Amino acid sequence: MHQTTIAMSKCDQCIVRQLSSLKALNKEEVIKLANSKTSYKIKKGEAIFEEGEITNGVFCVKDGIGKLSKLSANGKDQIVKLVKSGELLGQRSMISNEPANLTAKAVADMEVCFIPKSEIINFFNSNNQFSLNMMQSVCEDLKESENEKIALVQKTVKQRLAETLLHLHDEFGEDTDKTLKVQLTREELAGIIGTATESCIRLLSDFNKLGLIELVGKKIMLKDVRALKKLADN
Amino acid sequence: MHQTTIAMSKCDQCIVRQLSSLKALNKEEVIKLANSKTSYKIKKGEAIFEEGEITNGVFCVKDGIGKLSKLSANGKDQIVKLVKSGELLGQRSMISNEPANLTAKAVADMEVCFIPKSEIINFFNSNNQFSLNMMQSVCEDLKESENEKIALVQKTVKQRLAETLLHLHDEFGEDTDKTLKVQLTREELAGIIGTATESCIRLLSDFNKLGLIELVGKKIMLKDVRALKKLADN
DNA sequence: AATAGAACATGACAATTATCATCTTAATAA
DNA sequence: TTATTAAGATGATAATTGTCATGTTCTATT
Repeated sequence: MHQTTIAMSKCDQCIVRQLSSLKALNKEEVIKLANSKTSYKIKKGEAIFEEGEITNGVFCVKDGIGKLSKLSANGKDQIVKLVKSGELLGQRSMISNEPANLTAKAVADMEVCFIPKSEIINFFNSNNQFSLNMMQSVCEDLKESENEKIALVQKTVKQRLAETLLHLHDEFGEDTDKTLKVQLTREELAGIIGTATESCIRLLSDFNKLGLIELVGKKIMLKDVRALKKLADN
Repeated sequence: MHQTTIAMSKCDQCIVRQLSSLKALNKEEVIKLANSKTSYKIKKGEAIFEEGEITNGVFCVKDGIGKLSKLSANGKDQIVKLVKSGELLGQRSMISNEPANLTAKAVADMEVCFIPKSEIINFFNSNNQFSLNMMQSVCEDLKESENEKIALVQKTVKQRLAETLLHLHDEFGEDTDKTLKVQLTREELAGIIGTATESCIRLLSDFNKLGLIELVGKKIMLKDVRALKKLADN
């Protein structure tokens, strides 16, 4: 009994509960959630689930940053989406009743909770707002994916890099030293914009020389946001 | 009363009702649907809705073929998705409560029905299976979009053309003369695979010389499906 | 501190793809 | 039917991007 109360209060105050579809859950449902969830810690580089795996539930990202990606035949890892604290992972596969289409790995140490599918289905059936929230979340992903698809074709690698840097800045913010908070390797960054690692490095180097960014070791500081925006949009 | 019966039977037997999320509707709901829908005919080249428009409902594609696309700054039209008879259009914008992100135009003469948002919301609230169906349909779109995004980066234009031809063949079938049923201009085909029209034409010409396809006027006949598959996957 | 391995960086070059120009053929309107 | 325009086709060329090779700088581990 005491246990339940603690678990509930934990889920109740959790950032995922505040930001994701789960915000529609009522107190009673949150208690059920707290009792059925499992927590995990995932270290940088480790996988949460791999392409083809049957996940049978969703993962809540409590802390850290993850990437959803797909390995190509030539060994390159195309990153489809980054997820941060407050977001859900694996919704699509669960809803479609399919094995995961993408691999989820930690880009920075993560804390996640697993909610079994049966629980989610119960929420679907009993809570209309929850269904609607989740539907909207998938719709949001769809819109983003479509727009990125278009950008991938209509913009040059240079434009996409500028765009991605701005996006990372917007979404994840900056450290105290003004550099981007998400620390991706050049290879990962290349995997987001869809280019060769060397091309990515070269362009970063160009941006640096042009004063658009500053390279502080492996970290990246945006120096001229306005110019980056202009470059991305042009 | 007689009117209602006719309308109902029309919606009841409609292909959209059989293939889309609407299949979850019961008789009573189909009657309501039939009373609230409006039918349109759209000629090849005309728009159903344009990017930025508030649609306030979904369109059912009864007949014909449509394209969802976005115009780029340099005047090129990137095609995101083709829709055919039996599918719904504009679900995402409606669910997200946003203006259309893409423009929908007829590639071949179309017949569509418009279902107002209020009606869909009613179905959402009263029919759980309908919600689930629609969610799965959006999920399906998301998966496809993500996979296409990956293909766009990881495959060459040649591979993407082969893949797209096979896809068009699978999805739309062939005419009596064995050519592809969807008749797209070279420009539209280029807009799907995300390349310049000239590049698309050149590759079609190459495929023709290699015996992979045959160009019958403006129409395309697949001659060596196996080789096309190999090319697309390689 | 020494060493190994990963990540980063850059040059040289090749391959892919876009752009511009021109021409032919097909479709459409006067 | 003829004129006009759109669609298709192809060459020449330039720009973009990828690949391979090589070197440097980090980082972690012993």
